[in-house]
Amino acid sequence: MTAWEQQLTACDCRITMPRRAVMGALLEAESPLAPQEILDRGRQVHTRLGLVTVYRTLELFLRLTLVRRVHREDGCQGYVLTSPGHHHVLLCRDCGRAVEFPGGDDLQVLIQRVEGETGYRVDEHLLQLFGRCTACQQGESDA
Amino acid sequence: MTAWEQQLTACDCRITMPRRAVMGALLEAESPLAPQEILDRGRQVHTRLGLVTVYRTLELFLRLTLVRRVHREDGCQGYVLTSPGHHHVLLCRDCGRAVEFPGGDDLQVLIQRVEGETGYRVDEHLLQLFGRCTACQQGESDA
DNA sequence: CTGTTAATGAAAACATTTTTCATTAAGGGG
DNA sequence: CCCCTTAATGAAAAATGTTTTCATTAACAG
Ligand SMILES: [Mn+2]
Ligand SMILES: [Mn+2]
Ligand SMILES: [Zn+2]
Ligand SMILES: [Zn+2]
Repeated sequence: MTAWEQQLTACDCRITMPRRAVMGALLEAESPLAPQEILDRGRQVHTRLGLVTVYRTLELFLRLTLVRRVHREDGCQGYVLTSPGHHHVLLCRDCGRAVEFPGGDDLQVLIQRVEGETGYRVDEHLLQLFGRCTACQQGESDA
Repeated sequence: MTAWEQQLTACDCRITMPRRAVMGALLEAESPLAPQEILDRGRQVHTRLGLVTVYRTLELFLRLTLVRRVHREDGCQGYVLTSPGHHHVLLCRDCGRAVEFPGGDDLQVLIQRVEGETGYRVDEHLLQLFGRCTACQQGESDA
């Protein structure tokens, strides 16, 4: 039994074919997937999979922090698997490939400065980096 | 003629009542507004304002960097006015109030580390902080 | 195996965003 | 100051994305 299946069991959730199909799609993805894309890929594993179940499964996976929502300039419909711990996402703007990097207390100095200036108490942050992956840098050195 | 009106003129765009209404709504807002909210408030200035025009105007304002899109956990439908220069948004999770803070090269060390580790070339970032504003901290000290 | 009930999925409702196209009005030229 | 051109607008409809409803299915404890 895999780690995510144990996690489902631990919170009294059932391990179902639709959930396996969604997880399978995410495991094989190299970039964030939208719900519709997860449906398309998931149906290769479980033909009867429905879009509603994809949404519900993503909601569950989000709650268990198995997946993370990825924000793009135009929308936030991308989902990627989460590594355990504090991470952030780095996206290639050309091919969409996403990698995670660990987020330490790199922002602590900044956050404390902002807290002092604004009076706000900061308890959460959203950080995503955008750029070009190695392959896409070579592909279009000047384009 | 205000600064944003000059900017419209400079790019051969017309200064219209609908655009004034949208800008007016954003100027008076203290938190990010969704298109529908902008419509509601804008109609107090220009009764005939339509939702389609709100979307088109936001698109224009985004292109001119007069407004910025605000991302939240569940969606990205919020728009706030942009100050000139490199800024980030800090949102109160209770009342929604948004403030901007200047973004310097606070992330440069982090970005260079990530570039080294991943091989990506980073050229853009999305950073938003979430927390509680002064008022909301006092209102619910323990709640 | 069987029974309980969480989970599913088709359909419909709902919400958001975009397209279409006839009409309006901004603002430059006369 | 008034036309004229055409960018801009907005009602309606289409397209897209998300949530609700509810009868049916299947996970899994016993
Ligand atoms: Mn972090
Ligand atoms: Mn910055
Ligand atoms: Zn790439
Ligand atoms: Zn507040």
